[in-house]
Amino acid sequence: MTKTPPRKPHHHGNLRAALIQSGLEILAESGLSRLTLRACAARVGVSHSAPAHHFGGLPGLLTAIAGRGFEIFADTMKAARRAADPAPRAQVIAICRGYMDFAEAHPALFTLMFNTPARLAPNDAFIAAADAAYDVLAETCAPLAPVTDDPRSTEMMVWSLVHGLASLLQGGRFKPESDRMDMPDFEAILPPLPLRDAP
Amino acid sequence: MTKTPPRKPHHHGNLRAALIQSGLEILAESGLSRLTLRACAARVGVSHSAPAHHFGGLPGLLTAIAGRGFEIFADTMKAARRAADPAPRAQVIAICRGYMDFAEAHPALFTLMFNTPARLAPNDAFIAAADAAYDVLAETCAPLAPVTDDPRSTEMMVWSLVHGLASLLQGGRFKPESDRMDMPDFEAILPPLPLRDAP
DNA sequence: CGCCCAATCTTGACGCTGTCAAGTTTCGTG
DNA sequence: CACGAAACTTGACAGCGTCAAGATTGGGCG
Repeated sequence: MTKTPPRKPHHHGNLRAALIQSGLEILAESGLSRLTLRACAARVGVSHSAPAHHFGGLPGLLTAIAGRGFEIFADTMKAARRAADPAPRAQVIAICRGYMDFAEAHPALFTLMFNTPARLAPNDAFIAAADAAYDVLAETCAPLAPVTDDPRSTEMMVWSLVHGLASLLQGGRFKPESDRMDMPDFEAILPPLPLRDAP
Repeated sequence: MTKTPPRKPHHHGNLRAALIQSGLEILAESGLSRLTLRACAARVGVSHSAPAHHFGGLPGLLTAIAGRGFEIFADTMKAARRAADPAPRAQVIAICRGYMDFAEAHPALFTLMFNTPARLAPNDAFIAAADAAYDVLAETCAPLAPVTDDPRSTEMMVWSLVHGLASLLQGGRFKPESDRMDMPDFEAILPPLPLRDAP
């Protein structure tokens, strides 16, 4: 065992982080279908099987990239919340705005994070990152009264609503038959929800 | 041109439908990752490139299977609606119940239909099937007053909510930290929504 | 100071995939 | 009956993930 655990690896300077970064770039530039072990390796300039060594295989690499995505995701929601009116309801709306912004800005990453569970191999770090993102939403919903008996019902409702809207918009599933329906906004839907300040 | 368009093809009896059926079976048995042109061909007993000839390639086959999925999806929702109380609100709840049931009964197919847009190549038949499924939900929501100025706001809200809930449950994204939270039900969330009969 | 071992990364191979070009079989029609 | 088109097969190719084996590097210990 070395006493300087991941300080200065042998050949490449922190290849692991570089591979995750290259994966995020490939995702943004070319989409999920091009996110491959060999493409990540080539972009960083290492051999085709170096990524598998660090991440155990493709699912491991995708999981690491998705975990980094949840960090960015949580940061996006926090930034939106920070910039908003501090009233509880406005804070929730701001979180949802951040949610939608992230999905729109990083569609392929969003898909990897939420829509490809079979391709991921969740580990402790991934679960921690995903939970941290959920906590941002949950703590923002906390000041609002639950809409049912379940104390978690408000966060579940808000999360389901915003996640479903983001997913369906991204999938292009909303029919553009109506004239002015090109970009429905969650703010047209969220305000009428039965969200109340806790007594 | 033959005058009997798709009646009795040359070698195999309607290979196209057989390939779609085999795809549905593979999806149910082995998941999306095993749904491949060659696996579908082998299950039906034709050569490895017969599917590509009929569907133009993998995206074409996946689109045809997803389109069939939307037909089953619409049927599931209609059956649930038919069996429910005819009051408008109960009808909407029944639709959502059918929605959740479909997602739970056919998780891989549900993922293919909604969560892998990059792997599909929508054509007229696919769009028609997806729109028909949407129409089931839209017409059920019609008797309810819109929650905002937009007449489509109710269906968008209901659809986003139930789709988000189904997706997140399927992805296992809800933290099971709470004790009794193993199977949250949309009925705990939908009733408090501001759905009202139209005046 | 020098060795040694473990971690890092490379090389080469394997089977599987989708795609394509070319050939073969089959059937409807003129 | 023969021709042509449609349906399907055959064979090949590059790219993919994975694995085994080898080369390279660098830090800790004698």
